[in-house]
Amino acid sequence: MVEYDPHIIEKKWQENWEKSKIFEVKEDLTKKNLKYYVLEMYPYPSSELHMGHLRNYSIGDAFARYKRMCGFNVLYPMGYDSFGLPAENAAIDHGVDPRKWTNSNINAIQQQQKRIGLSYDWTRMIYSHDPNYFKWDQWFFLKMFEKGLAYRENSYVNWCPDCVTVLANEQVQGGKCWRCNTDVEQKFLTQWFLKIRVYAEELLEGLNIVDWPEKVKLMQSNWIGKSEGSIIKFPIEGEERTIDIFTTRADTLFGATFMVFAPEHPWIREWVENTNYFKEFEQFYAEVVKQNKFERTDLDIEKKGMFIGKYAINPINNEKLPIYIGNFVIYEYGAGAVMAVPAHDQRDFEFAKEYNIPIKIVIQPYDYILNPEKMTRAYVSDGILFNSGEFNGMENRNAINAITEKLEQLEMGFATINYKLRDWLISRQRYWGCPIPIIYCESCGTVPVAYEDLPVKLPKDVKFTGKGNPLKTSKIYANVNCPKCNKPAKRETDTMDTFIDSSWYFFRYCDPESKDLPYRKNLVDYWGNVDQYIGGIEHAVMHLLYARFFTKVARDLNLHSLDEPFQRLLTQGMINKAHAYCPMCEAFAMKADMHNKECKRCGTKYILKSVKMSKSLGNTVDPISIMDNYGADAARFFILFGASPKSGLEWSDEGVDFAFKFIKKFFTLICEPVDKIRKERNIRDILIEYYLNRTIKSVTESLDKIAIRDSINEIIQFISELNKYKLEGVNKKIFEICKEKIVLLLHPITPHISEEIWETLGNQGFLSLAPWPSYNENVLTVENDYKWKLLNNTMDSVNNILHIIKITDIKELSIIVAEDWKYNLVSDLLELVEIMEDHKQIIKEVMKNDYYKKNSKFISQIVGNLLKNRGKYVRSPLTADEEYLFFTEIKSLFEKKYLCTINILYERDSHEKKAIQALPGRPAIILK
RNA sequence: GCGGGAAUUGCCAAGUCUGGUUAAAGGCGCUGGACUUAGAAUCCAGUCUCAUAGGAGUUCGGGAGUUCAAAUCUCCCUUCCCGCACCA
Repeated sequence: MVEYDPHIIEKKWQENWEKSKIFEVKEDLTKKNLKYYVLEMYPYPSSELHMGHLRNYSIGDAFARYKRMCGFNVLYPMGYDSFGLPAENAAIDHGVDPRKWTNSNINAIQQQQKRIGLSYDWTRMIYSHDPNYFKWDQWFFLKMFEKGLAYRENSYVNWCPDCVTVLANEQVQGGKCWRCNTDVEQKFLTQWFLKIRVYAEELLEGLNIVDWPEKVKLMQSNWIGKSEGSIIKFPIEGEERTIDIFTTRADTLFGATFMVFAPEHPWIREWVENTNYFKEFEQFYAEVVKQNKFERTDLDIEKKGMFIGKYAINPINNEKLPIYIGNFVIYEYGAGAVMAVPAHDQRDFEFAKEYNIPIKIVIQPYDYILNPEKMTRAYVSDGILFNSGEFNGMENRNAINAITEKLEQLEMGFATINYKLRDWLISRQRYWGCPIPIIYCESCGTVPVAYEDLPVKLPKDVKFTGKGNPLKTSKIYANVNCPKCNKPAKRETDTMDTFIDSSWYFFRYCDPESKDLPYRKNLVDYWGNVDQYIGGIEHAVMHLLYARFFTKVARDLNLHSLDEPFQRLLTQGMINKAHAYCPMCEAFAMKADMHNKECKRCGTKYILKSVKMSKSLGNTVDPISIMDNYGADAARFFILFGASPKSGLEWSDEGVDFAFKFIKKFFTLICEPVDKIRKERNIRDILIEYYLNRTIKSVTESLDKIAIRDSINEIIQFISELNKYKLEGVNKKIFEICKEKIVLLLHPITPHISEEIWETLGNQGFLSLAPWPSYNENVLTVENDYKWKLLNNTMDSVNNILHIIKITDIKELSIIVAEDWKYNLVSDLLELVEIMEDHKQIIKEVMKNDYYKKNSKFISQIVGNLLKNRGKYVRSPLTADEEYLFFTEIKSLFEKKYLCTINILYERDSHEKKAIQALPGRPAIILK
């Protein structure tokens, strides 16, 4: 007997696969509809594989293998998002070369990935810091610059003091840096932006054509933040210019009683200079800029403001509106100013109360009258217009359009659409990223690097001090000659956001060696778009939005014909593990305290609570050590069986144990010879064949939905049945078929052991390339299904009775099949119940049949039960004789199991009182 | 505040769309038994309550309803998780 040794088997097959290059794919333009692109999100090459990776790749690989077996030409590549801060921080902290550091990490992670047995086409491997790759980042940038999609602007931007660089809006989450969780500050800087806003509408529309989780679509749609409203022009008293503000509530225009500007608005300083307000303004301004944008917009923060002595004019009624500045108005949003309607907006209401500004009601509720003196909060619901001139009496919803139209006539406003989405800030003040290919010349201005001079490479003569952008320390990098006039000029020293790298990498995989263009159109049009994308939810609005934007820009550059990059998206869940938790402090124990029994602070006993695996808590499990102990197949099996891909996975050591045992058991089942082999084919063979086909069907259906856990569940149950079947003695041919099919079914989950068994079974060629099993619909009959259940139910019943009567030693088991007339009865009753509901009426009807009369008591009982629960009664597909025959066929199973004499009888041949209980599909059972 | 998701028998978790075959799959854990010197492994049985004949009772966060029939449909409530947040 061969022992299952995962290490030998796994190494063997990983080498065989590599040697035979079986996962390397070529586009096959004749099989356009049979291509399938499976992709996991571009990973950052940290040196150590963690559980999240293992999960991500196991899901992707299982699915890719499944699709390959189904006959698809599967593109399944891997590469590394290798630019980014960790390398640079390592350079700062330990003086290592970021390039070397990153390369060695890639090497390390790749070795670890290979141990999992992933079926990647490694010939397509790419990485971001490869000049042949980032050259095309720069190429894209220049194309966008030409089209006016890349521009440079001064503005307040998000600054992470820990990462020492600016961040895009998407990368600030709850006021903190998405990477390091540091509070983000505001800085006024000149930076490069990409005009993602141009595509706002299309980015929103495109969500309708992708198969993504609703949650992710919703998050993107909220982020894009489309709102329909109006631009209203408020003239400034004593000036020509107007302040053009956006509002969704044009219906409340008559209720505006003041305006609020952001303190940073440039007009404010003009207005207050040389006035009495100046001193107070300076003070206020200084205070406000100290707060960051997130503090300012925090709901709990006090709304502060001041009047600045200036007025705007309400264009609809020419009323004078005092202009205030307020900390809660953000300069970058809209016009940096708002019209304030205290009666119908809570924020404005509070501000007006604070500064004694009049409150004017312009919408009255349907069922009562508002009194401005007594209002304690703003009325924000719908109602009828009031105090609004010619619009009085109108429903406020309709008034939005009516008032906007009026403004259009007055040329003081128009309907418009506003998006919350901001342009993408891509400048980063860091070294380890893709250089922005721009040169600043005193006479020629902003000059793009020529295409033939790409790539602009990173210089090596830099110092990593941890202060300022290292690129500025290079003597050769920044000082260049202007490409236009050849005079000395300065190179842009910022690099690009690394999210640029991941915005088009999935196209590069289709043509990783492309020389003249980022990728060739026919190849991307063949492979694209990604059919199944798998990754974490954390990129719902960062990478996934940027990549969609790039896809549309590239399409408009005629690089491909695709509108959306990722057709189907799976966001995998987190991996959690129980960890010490203090219910009093509502906090998890830190790494150092995790082995204590009680909370250090309050002395409360720790309880165990599930939490995301993290290094800081110290509840991580190293996937490599799991693979060392149990092998990659067991690790994969556990991680795929532990939870459905999209839900959180609770790590448990017992779970891995189970996976390992299961695989060993499976190995034994297939490889150990059978004791008893039959030539003839009996009912047991028919049933196992039925169950096999049922299993193939449901596993296939589950895998199509990437319900991998469900498919494994089905496999486990089948293998348990197959084990029983093997012990009972098998029909050789049927057993061979079962073994072959189950190995095929298990292959996407545990590829190594299944390849090994496939070979042991004497098959030629790789299981990895074998066709997915089909199932025989003809075997999946109602009759077989019924028999399968009848067998199992009967055995359950016997067990049940045994359990109750507590007899350990039975001598005789009688299975008594119901009389023929009972089969007719159930079928008659089921018909009757359709047309009448009354117990008496039904009995009366049934008793018309003389034969039934003899058994009136029994029938009355049955009718009662049946009326109580119709669904429990089904018309049997078998006749009494067929059922009798079935039991005689499976008689030996009962003999083996209960080791006693088995009698199969018809009801009429039994003298037992209980025989009357026999029903179709539910024989009477008597134990002695 | 707005929006989304969830709550199932010790734990994890199916089932909910399409009501009935559901006291509710499967796994873990636990209990008993077989095997064994013992343990491990393996196998069998049990695991809501009661029950010496397959029964009965009470269950799927709580409450109300629809139905012959509800974990599943409708309404209300509670709790938890997540996203956005003075969005003009």
